[in-house]
Amino acid sequence: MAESTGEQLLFLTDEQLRQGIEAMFFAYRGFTADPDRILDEMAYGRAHHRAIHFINCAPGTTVNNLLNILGVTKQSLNRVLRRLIEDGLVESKVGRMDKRERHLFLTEEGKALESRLSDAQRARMRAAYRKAGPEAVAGFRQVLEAMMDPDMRRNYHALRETKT
Amino acid sequence: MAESTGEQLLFLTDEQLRQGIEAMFFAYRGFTADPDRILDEMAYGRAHHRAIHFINCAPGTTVNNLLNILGVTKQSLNRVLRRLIEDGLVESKVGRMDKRERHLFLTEEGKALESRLSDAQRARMRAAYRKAGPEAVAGFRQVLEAMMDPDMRRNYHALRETKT
DNA sequence: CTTGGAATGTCAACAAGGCTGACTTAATGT
DNA sequence: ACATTAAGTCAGCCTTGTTGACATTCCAAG
Repeated sequence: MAESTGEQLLFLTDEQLRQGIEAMFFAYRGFTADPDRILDEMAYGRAHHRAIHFINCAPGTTVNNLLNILGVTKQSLNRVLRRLIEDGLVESKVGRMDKRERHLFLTEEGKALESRLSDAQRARMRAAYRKAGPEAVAGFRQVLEAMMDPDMRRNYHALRETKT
Repeated sequence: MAESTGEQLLFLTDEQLRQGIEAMFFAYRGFTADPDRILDEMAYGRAHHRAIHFINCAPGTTVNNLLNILGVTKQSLNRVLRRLIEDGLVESKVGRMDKRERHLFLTEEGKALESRLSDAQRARMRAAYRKAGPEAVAGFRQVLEAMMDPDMRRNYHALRETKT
């Protein structure tokens, strides 16, 4: 029913849209601020965080797979991955079926860092959700999803379907 | 009234929060994708976009002011600003009251680029808003605001009050 | 079987854009 | 007169994106 009236009620001035744009900018900064502080301690960056996050939620994923999700070049990811492997946070296993592939897993140490980062980020998200209330949260998710590129939306949904 | 029932109804599992985190990640990518393409054409980056955006919506702002909003060092901003001035997109005028200050303005050419970037970004925002409906938009804005750091929230509100 | 091409991953080098630190210049305020 | 503030500059570092060249592995067509 929200949708049925939606089209008519939605008079969007450029000013309102600009507010949305700025809100997105400042909110994203808040969103990454807590993990960034933790990562700084051990001289990692956001790229390491992203890799750890997605390896954690899809253990055994291949490098190529991760590439598609993260949307960077394989060379860029490789640098990050190499350091995570050297530091013993990530393990890379040669594929049994296809020996060209490497399957990625977090070590215990890797999982520990993932938890620290995740907890920090979730805490802020939880606080924001509580402050805004459940209806706001539903709206938040709807708008975010509508804002994604179709390709990325596919990745986003794929992540929660393929709980292998 | 949403808030009154909010606290009780909000059972947030870690999985739900992780979905929110990922949605934020993918949505932000979509959010910047269109301007990024335009910026690429003329070998500018997001840093230039941010500078142009905030100079446009607070014309005559000082360098120091911009520094606080953007949250970068003056050396970093200066590199970006220098090129925008060289390229004739931004004009820097010595302050009349305080001659130490430089006040920043977009030139006609600067405004033209700002419009292109802004139009692209607004188009996506508008499409997402339409798709999600007005109630969702309200919720979206509430959650984003709750997610900002308090300092940044101040900046965010200051921007729409001081329409000098 | 072999050989050429596709897929996968690695190494090297470069650029953008963050950062720190040291310093200058000019204007202001005390 | 002197300390402070705003702005700019230079040098150098790091992360993280990019391309290009290359090695390895697999598979399929000749």
